[in-house]
Amino acid sequence: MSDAPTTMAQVARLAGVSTATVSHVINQTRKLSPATEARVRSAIAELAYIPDPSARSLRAGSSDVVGVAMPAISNPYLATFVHELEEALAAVGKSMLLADTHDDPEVEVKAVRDLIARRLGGLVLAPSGTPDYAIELGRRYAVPLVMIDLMQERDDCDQIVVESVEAVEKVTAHLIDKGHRRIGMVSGLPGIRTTDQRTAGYRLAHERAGLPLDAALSPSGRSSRAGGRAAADALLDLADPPTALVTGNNAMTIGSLEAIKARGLTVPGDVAMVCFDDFDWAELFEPQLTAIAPQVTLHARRVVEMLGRRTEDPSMPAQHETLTPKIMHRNSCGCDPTTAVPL
Amino acid sequence: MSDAPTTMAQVARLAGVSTATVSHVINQTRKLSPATEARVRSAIAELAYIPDPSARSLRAGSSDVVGVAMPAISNPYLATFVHELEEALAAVGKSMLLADTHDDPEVEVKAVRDLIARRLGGLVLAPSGTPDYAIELGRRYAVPLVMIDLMQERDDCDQIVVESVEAVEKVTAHLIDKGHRRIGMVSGLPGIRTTDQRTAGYRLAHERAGLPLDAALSPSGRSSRAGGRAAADALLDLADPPTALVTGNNAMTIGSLEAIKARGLTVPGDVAMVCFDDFDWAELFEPQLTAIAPQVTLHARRVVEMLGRRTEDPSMPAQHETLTPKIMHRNSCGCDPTTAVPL
DNA sequence: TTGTACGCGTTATCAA
DNA sequence: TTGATAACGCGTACAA
Repeated sequence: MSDAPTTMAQVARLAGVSTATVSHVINQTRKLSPATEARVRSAIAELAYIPDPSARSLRAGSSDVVGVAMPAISNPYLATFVHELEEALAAVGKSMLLADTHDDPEVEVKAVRDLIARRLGGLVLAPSGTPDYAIELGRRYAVPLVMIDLMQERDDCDQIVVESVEAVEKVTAHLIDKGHRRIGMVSGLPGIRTTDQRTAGYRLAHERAGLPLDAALSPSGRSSRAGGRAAADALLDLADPPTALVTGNNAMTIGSLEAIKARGLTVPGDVAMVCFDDFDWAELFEPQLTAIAPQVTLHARRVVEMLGRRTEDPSMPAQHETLTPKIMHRNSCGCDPTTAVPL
Repeated sequence: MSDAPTTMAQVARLAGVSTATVSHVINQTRKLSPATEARVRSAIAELAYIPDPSARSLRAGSSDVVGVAMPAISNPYLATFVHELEEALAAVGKSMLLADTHDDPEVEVKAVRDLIARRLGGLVLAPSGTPDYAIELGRRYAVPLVMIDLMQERDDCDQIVVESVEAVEKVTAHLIDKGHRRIGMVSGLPGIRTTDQRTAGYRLAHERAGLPLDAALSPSGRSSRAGGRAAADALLDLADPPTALVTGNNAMTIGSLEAIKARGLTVPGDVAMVCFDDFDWAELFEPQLTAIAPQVTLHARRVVEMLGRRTEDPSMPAQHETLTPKIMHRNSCGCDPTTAVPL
């Protein structure tokens, strides 16, 4: 019962051919007489032979596994993204090695080193801080690298990002239009790219409207539910609390709602809300969140395509793609979605 | 710049020792003079050497990567589980190779074959159908295997499952107690273990209450949002539609709500609801879903522990563990959570 | 049309 | 205290 795994040599022996022939049958890399090919195939079937990917990738210096390093899989948006990525990768015969960087640059470095050392067939990274080390390692190990959510003008890495500044500016301006003068921003730790982009949009809206910026109105914390809860708590405890909130990501949106609920306040009655990252169930529950919705499926597909192109031509110039998110105008901002205009 | 990856041989050369010595330094598997050890370490640092996992696992016949095959990562509950699993694995220095079986036994077979062929350090499987093939392959390749959501009396594989029959019975009985006589069950395709368990609980409650079972009241479909939508549509289109719904999983809950909303009906006013799988934001939105909540974090930890034990002692008898889910009594069943008793 | 034989980077066995 | 060297399973250049 407890046979060791079948090897190519065993298949070869059973089929009465050399291992080279077996290899060629498997990879369709040489014309063979139908007779031998048939013999080999039946031997493969009989022994339930499966090639050893370790040996393969040792030999080849790369593999069909794509590494994915994300700041937080628990974040519903990223979970969806990961799912879509898995699907898109599976469609081209690739597998996914998943690592969570916990939104921590140090953990990220470790994870990326680990992933790249595996001489993977690619790496998808949502970098927290400066990803120079990743770019260098990727080059060194010849691992195609695609950054998401980076949004930086650098010509030495492929990026596919979601436009954030304008989007956040737009929803913030909407709140201002509706008469809000003290708007809070619940966002992640500064220094992390996505956070900085979103905060920039928030500030931009204020500048354009000639509204003063109150530092107390944009506390920051970890991009987690707890972080969002804490930041929103701080905002609501202000002597002059905000009448509206902009949240920087999915997890923090939930945390903020928690803080609001805990005070017995309602949305949008007491506090209006607008958030980055959509929930796919958003229209089924009250309040229905007005949200900036990145196009996840598209994003994932583009990443896989990019990885493919980069793999084919490692020397092509770095590619940058920007995806424009949709804005889902619902009722948490205080509008009636049935009559409201698109933002 | 574009140096090839550093190999152990290069480190050995720079340090003026043999590869054997380098290997021993890395694995702490032999006492060496402090002097040589220091030389080796500095060579490793200077060349930024990282051992090649492919070579290692080729040599060792196993690796520190654990495969995870799930029916649908998009399912919020499983996404959380995957996340917790990643965390628990990372804590013991293991990585996660993720595959989505799309709730399809055929895809599952392919995925599991692929995963096991990699001579992984373990495999966590949520099987759709009969997992005999997986058990046999796992044994053959000496890959420790842990099944989740299987719930079957078989002594040839480790399982950690969430009790489902009693839990579903309980929430269904609650609906009956509240006066509902036509209760619909939205569940996955028959033949899939989790589905069958949950349907059994639904039936059991009816039997115990002496209520007749109407086959039209338990349509089934894919365990997806669309599947839930379709099944709920069918139920609500009935001449004598149900006044309450039990949903079999996370995704189908969302689909069912979609169907309800589309008809302008409300929960729990027009249709009461009770569902399997909790949402971590459930208390923040209306309706607040009364839900059966598996203890995800605990589940994930137990799986990793089990994997560890099995790895240490491959010959120990198969282990079975059953986790009891919590029932979160909220308002979608028609109760007032502030005064309601625990179920 | 097919086979031989080497090497990918490690680790473990043996020897020094 | 350390080194040579033979595997691990596969793909491919070279030969036949």
